[in-house]
Amino acid sequence: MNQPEDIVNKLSELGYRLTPQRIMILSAIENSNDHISAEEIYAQVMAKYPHVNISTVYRTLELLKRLDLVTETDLGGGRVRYHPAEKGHHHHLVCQECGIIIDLDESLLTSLKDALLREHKFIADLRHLAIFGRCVNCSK
Amino acid sequence: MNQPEDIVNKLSELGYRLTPQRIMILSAIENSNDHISAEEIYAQVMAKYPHVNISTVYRTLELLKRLDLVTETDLGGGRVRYHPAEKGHHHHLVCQECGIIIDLDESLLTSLKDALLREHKFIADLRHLAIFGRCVNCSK
DNA sequence: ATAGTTTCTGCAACCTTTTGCAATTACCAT
DNA sequence: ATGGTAATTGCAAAAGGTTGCAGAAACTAT
Ligand SMILES: [Mn+2]
Ligand SMILES: [Mn+2]
Ligand SMILES: [Zn+2]
Ligand SMILES: [Zn+2]
Repeated sequence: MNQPEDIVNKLSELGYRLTPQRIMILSAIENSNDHISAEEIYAQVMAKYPHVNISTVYRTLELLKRLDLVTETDLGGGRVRYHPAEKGHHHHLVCQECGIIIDLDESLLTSLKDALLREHKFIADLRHLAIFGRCVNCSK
Repeated sequence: MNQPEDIVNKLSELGYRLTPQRIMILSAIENSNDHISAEEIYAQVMAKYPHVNISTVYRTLELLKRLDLVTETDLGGGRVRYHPAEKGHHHHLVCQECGIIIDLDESLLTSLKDALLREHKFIADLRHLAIFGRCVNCSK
């Protein structure tokens, strides 16, 4: 259960510089209850630090992804959304017809993950997936 | 086993107009041996029909996706790739470290598809998936 | 063949995300 | 505290993809 502080320390231990931009971007992600977009992070940081540029937001997200601190997921709707990596390994079913998003437990993908490791020695990143298709209502 | 001609007929039966653009875009997709990008389709069509615009390529792809005639898959590398829907329901493992792409048989996802249908009555579109992670070499 | 209707296209503008580059800043050593 | 240096940032431009709109073209009926 990482706190924003722990992540900040981790960045610093790994040799990354602790800029005010990074710290504010991190806390925007950590304070968000669910999936947050780059634009939303940008707006939130800009409120306190108007000088920030959106390319810094994207570059920081790139870094946090590379360090496995956030997950990136396309839930449809034209912009990608981000999630602290430690906040529950769950998944989502996304209906392409009506847009409804159904939450899915991690366990439904464990056997797939195991099979990929066993049969292909491939370590699949299945921490926060979106699976597209049609929901009950839309498939009638 | 659809031929380009069958797809053309299907479009026409459904009330869509058979424009030269659509026909050329379709044959570019059908003649491609593996995954083709919008840019590649555009270049191929433009060679015979220089007047075409890339937004027509994207709009045609949108239509073909909606009719389940092509699948769209992000295999990494910055641009989405397209595939005739009937050409084998297989999948790909994509290594985020070295970029290698491993082919995967359809069967590995059937139990997931069944479980989603059983437990959530959700018809998942698992026809041509890309699963990201780390390959054997890169996970040592 | 012609005209009417509606779909489809090209174009331009836009949106989200990425990138090269020069200037700035965090960090380290003094 | 000060200066050196490498990482990081802002900015501007670009890349990939989408959208509104007015004109062009496919289909239908005559
Ligand atoms: Mn989630
Ligand atoms: Mn494929
Ligand atoms: Zn639905
Ligand atoms: Zn690899």
